[in-house]
Amino acid sequence: MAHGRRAPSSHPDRNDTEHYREMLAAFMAKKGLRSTKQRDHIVEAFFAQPDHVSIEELLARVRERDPAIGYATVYRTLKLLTESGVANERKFGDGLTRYELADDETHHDHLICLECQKIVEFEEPEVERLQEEIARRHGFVVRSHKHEMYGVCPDCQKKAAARQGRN
Amino acid sequence: MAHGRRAPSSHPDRNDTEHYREMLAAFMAKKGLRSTKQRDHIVEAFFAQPDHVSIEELLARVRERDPAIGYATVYRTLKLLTESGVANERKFGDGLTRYELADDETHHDHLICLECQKIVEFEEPEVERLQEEIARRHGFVVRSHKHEMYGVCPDCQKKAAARQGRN
DNA sequence: ATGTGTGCAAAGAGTTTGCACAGCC
DNA sequence: GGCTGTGCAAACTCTTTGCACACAT
Repeated sequence: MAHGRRAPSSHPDRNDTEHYREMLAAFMAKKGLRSTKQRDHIVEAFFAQPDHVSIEELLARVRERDPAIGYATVYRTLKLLTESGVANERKFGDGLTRYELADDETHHDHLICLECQKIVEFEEPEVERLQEEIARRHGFVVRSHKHEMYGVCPDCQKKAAARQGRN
Repeated sequence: MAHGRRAPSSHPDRNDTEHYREMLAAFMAKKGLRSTKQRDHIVEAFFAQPDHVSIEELLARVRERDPAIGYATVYRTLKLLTESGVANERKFGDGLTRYELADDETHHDHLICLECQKIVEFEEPEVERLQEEIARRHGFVVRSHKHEMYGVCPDCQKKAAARQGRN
C-alpha cells in the first residue's frame, strides 16, 4: 500500500489522508454521487479528528462552519464514508456509534477508562498474529476485529488514591 | 475460587451454576430484594442458556412458562443479574444487548460470523497475558475486556463457494 | 402493614426514513 | 431538467421509567 504507517493517536497530516480522499472520490464517482459543501465540511471535520468521533461531536464541529447542517446529513455522510471504506464504525459500551479512519494496515485497539471515558490506542502485533491463528483453528476467515480493554487509567487511579487519603 | 473451570460453549450443569445462585442470593439478601416467581423464571431461563442471550430470546423462553411476564421485568432482572456479578452485558455490533454468565475465571472471547451471526467462543491464555502487559505499559488497571473477531465461518464459506460454482 | 416487584404504557436516546425543496451535473 | 442531497420532523428500535396495583416478607 502506498501510504505510510501511522503511529497510534497521531493525527494524520494532509499527505496521510490523501489516500482516503482518493478512495472516497473513486467510490463517489462509481456510484454517481455528488460533492456538496455539506459533505465537504463533514469529511474535513472527520479527517481533522478521525479517531473515535461521535456523530454529536462531528455535528458540533461542522456547525461551527455551517450552522444549518442537520444531523441526518452527518449520519448519511458517515455511512457513506463507511461504505467507501474510509471510515469504520465502532461501538464502545456507551450506546454511541463512533467513527474512525479505516486503517486496514495499522490495527490499533483500545484501552478505555471506565471513569473518565478516555480512550488510549495501542498496537500489539503479537496479538494480531495469535488472533489469526485462533481464527484459522476455527476455520474462520477474519474480516475485522475489535479488541477493547476496560479499566482505570493512571490519572483516575491517582484521583481515587487522593480521595481515599482525604476520607 | 470454588467452582470448576467451564469449557467454552458447554452449558453449565446444576453444580456449575450453584456458585452463581449463591452470589445472587447473597446480593439480594444484602439489598433486601425479594424472590418472585417472575425472577425465578427469568433466572432459570438465563442459567439454561447463559451465553449471548438477548432480552428478546429470554422473554420468549420465559413466556412459555408464564405468558404474562412483561419485558420490563426481564430488563430489570437482567440488570439485577449484572449488578450482582452473575451476568455480564455484551454489545456486539447488532444493536442488541446480550447477556452471558460472568465467568471471571474463564475469559472466553468471540468469533462472530458476519453472514449467519453464529457466535463461537474461544480461549487464548496467551492473549490474556499480552493484554495484561499492554495495560501495565499504559498504567491501566484492567477491569474487563472485549475481544471479538468478525469474519466468515466455515459453513458460510462453503455456501459461498457453492454459490460461486452454480453461477 | 410495609414496601418491593410487576405490567403496562409512555418517555428517552440514538438512529433511520419520507417528503418537499434546494442545488449539483 | 433531471436526479441526487438536504433539512426537518416523524418513525423506529431498543431500553428505561412512572404509576397503580399485586404480592413477598
